[in-house]
Amino acid sequence: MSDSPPEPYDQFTAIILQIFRANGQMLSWGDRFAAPFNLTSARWQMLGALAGAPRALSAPQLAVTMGVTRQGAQKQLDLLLHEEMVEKLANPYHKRSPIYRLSAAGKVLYQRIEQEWNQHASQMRQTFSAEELTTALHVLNRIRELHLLPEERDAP
Amino acid sequence: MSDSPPEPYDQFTAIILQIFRANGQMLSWGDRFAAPFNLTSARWQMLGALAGAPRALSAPQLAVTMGVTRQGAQKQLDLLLHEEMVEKLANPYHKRSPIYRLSAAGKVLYQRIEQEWNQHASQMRQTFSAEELTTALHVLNRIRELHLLPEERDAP
DNA sequence: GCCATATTGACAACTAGTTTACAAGATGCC
DNA sequence: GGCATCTTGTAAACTAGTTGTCAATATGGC
Repeated sequence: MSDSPPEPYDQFTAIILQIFRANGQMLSWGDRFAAPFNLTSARWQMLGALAGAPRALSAPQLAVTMGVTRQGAQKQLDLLLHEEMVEKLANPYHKRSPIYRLSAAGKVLYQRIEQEWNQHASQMRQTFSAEELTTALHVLNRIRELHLLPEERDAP
Repeated sequence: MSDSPPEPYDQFTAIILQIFRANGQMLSWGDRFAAPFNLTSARWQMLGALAGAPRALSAPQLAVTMGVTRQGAQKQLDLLLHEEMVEKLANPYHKRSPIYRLSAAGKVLYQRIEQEWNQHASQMRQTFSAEELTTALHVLNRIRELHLLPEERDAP
């Protein structure tokens, strides 16, 4: 709405701008979606990282899998710890660095929101053809790879 | 890297996650790209909104075109004012609400970064077919429309 | 085993954005 | 013209993330 660009943007630039807009939209939508579960988009994402981990992980390990800094991951972990959705365990391999996993309550909560999300996702999926989804996924992934910072680039 | 999801995500969920990742990547990349111009991604975006406006606009008007709150837009305007990239003018139609436009220095700066971006964009564009770009753009736009919040939804 | 180097936790300051609140100005309706 | 309502500027508190710093702890080469 109100986006009549003065010069016609090239398609690549248009996609980048749409990524920014879609990101903002999905975060706002996600905050609403997660609110009845007493979650925000950020805490939901951390729950997902914990739920998807094959074993309890340290804060820096979780940060890497989520693509954020260890300090950022730690903040969300501390919030979830305080709400007892996550438990902190001694790390047998590292005295200073505890490992984290979902608590029983955290598992229940994540399953509930995950189930509701899956219902939504399967509705959304029907809006698109498989080819469209595959192409969009490829383009997004390629754009990300093409914009890795020098220090992130070793096995792109 | 290290993204072997335990359960195979459906393609729709995968796209949403890729949008988050691509967004973060483009913001980091954009901060690097804009740094030699003494800009950040956020101030660059505001320069773009000012450059694209048909006339000087008030802070709330700029906020609407950028999809942020008026307070958020005001913060970036204040920073750009302080660096004299933007000028504040009296609004003939509204005594309390000044209007903003690029200063001469701001125009020069924006042209410089815009030119360098266009060079980059035309390189990137060659990585994809026109069909891929069109499809990706369509999917992103449709995802955004499908996730408008109730109060944003009147003429989707 | 020692020591240089890398990781980690804790904390502070910062960017970018949001929500909430309030007072001052505009606007529209009657 | 007066008055209720909306818009705007300004400020503070908050979310979510970043960078930078420091001391403590691991780790690896020798």
